[in-house]
Amino acid sequence: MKQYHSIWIKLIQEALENYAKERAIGDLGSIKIVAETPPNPDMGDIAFPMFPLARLFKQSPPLIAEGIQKHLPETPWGKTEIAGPYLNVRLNKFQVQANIIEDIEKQADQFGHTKAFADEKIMLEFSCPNTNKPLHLGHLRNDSLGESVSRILKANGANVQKVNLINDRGVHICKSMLAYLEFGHDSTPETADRKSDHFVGDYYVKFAQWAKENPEAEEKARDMLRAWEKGDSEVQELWKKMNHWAISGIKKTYENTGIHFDTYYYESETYLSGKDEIHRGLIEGKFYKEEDNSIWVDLSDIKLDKKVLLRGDGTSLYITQDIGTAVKRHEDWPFKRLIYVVASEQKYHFQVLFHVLGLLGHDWAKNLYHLSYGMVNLPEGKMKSREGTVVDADNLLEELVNLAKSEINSRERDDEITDIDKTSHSIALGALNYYLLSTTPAKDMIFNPKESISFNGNTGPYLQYTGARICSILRKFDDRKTEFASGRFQAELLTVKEEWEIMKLLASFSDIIEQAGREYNPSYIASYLYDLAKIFSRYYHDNPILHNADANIVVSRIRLVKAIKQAFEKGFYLIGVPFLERM
RNA sequence: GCGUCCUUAGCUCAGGUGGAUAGAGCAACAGCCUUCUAAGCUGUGGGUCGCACGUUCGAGUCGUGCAGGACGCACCA
Repeated sequence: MKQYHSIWIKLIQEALENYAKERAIGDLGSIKIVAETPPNPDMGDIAFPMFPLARLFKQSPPLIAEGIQKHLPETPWGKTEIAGPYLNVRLNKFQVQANIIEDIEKQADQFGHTKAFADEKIMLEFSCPNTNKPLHLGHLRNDSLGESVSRILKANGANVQKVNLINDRGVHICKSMLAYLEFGHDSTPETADRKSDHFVGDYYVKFAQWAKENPEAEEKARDMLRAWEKGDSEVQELWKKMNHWAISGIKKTYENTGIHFDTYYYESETYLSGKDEIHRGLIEGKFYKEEDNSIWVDLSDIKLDKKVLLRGDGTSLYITQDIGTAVKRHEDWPFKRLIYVVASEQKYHFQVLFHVLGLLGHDWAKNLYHLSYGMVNLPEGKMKSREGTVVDADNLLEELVNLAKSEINSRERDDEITDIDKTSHSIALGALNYYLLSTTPAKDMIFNPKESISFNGNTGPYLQYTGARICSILRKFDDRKTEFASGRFQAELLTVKEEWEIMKLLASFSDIIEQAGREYNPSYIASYLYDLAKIFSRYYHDNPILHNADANIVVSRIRLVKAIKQAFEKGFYLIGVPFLERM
């Protein structure tokens, strides 16, 4: 809609200037005309509030509206009318409708794309799992967000590189290794018939139980970490074996949830990097050394405390490694900006990290961004690993798939749906991704499994259902093509109120994609699609598309329906909801 | 104690740059399947937008203070 807004802002601006001249007002100052949308479509398509002009013109807003209206030229773009203190525009529906449909068809699979981030190199880090246990619900929000934001940025013209950092070292990894040595008896995921990351996770759980009765277990884990760092070959062998199990299992989950990465970084390969950077900073006087040789940064100039960057014994910390990794990434692929998708609990860490990178003289540090998202809680409260209330990602997905399957079966649509497994998997993904992405990232959210698997109301499956019905209509149209062969598209035949509402929504699609991109917020796409689905459902409930004697009307409506399908296909993709031809 | 974020209907959430009567879904109740998929559509009820000041012609939206909640403030990651 932006283009139509601009046209009218320009027209109003000129009329305003002429009116000002007439009233002998020389300088309009900083007054800018703003375009808004009236609360009710019956009032018009664009609204211009006159309040801000009242003081300068020493007139009431309705009088100013009248004055401006008199100075407006005739235009093919529509008409104005005064509604109290507002000057409202009613667009020339038929011309605009024809324009919109043509535009959409021309854009084809690029529909809604913008140049907001044209050719900008953006690196996006997300997921970053530990290799001691399988993914849980919290990871799913992270993955969903990361994948969706990357797609949205690409639709805004960016060149995106998706990176993962596997946390494959540390004392927590040693814990599952230790428990495996103690209780594993050389079993494998194959012999135990267990998905390999769950297999590893089982030993992590066993360690916790074991450590409860054997306090020395914790110390043993630290010993093992030291052995690992020294390169002890037995420990390394075991580490490689178990990491392979964990990572291949996790990758299987990515595959099942439609998550992809361009590059994998491994903490075991990056954790030593960053030390040189810290030493350089010390020499350059940016940091200081304590008596025990540890290196610190003073953050009082950004109103934070001081922070240790390197241990006294020279070993690396979380932040040491993150500094090194960021520098290496910029060398590997010189990004314009780097976005970290990480939970809000790490806000402080990123504040420090970005500041320190700036101190080290990296000018790109100002373009680092922490896309922080809130916790995922359950209706019963927080997920707690100790109490076993953590929702496992694979189990949740399986539960959703089974629910979708029984839903399909109960509808007896087996003849329509050839591959029930594939379809129910797509519905499960649609339910999950839509649920996770329709809440603003910054907010904590409550994940209600029952609600997410209910397919009524504002859900992914509802969107998919609407899309599938559109496909069904289009298939039936194709079957009866000869019947409608004489029909021609005429925008003048699209006179139903909902048709115009849908047109305006379609014309706003790129505005929404741009906003979602600029704010790194997929929820705009989710609610846009819901609005579109809702209004379309109402429209075709009341207005037969194929059951119409006038072939021109059928053809015209079909063109509209096809445009809606384009918006759905693109929008669904952007938020990870599979588009289904049948369901 | 200090810092950051959050608070909108019984529940879960929307509410671009301040603007015309604050919106959905779930739950409850009442209608609609000889017609393009009823996973749908329509209607009813439900709100001092945490509280109080302030800025403004105008505040759910901006500012300050207070209350409640979450998360941080490790030589963990």
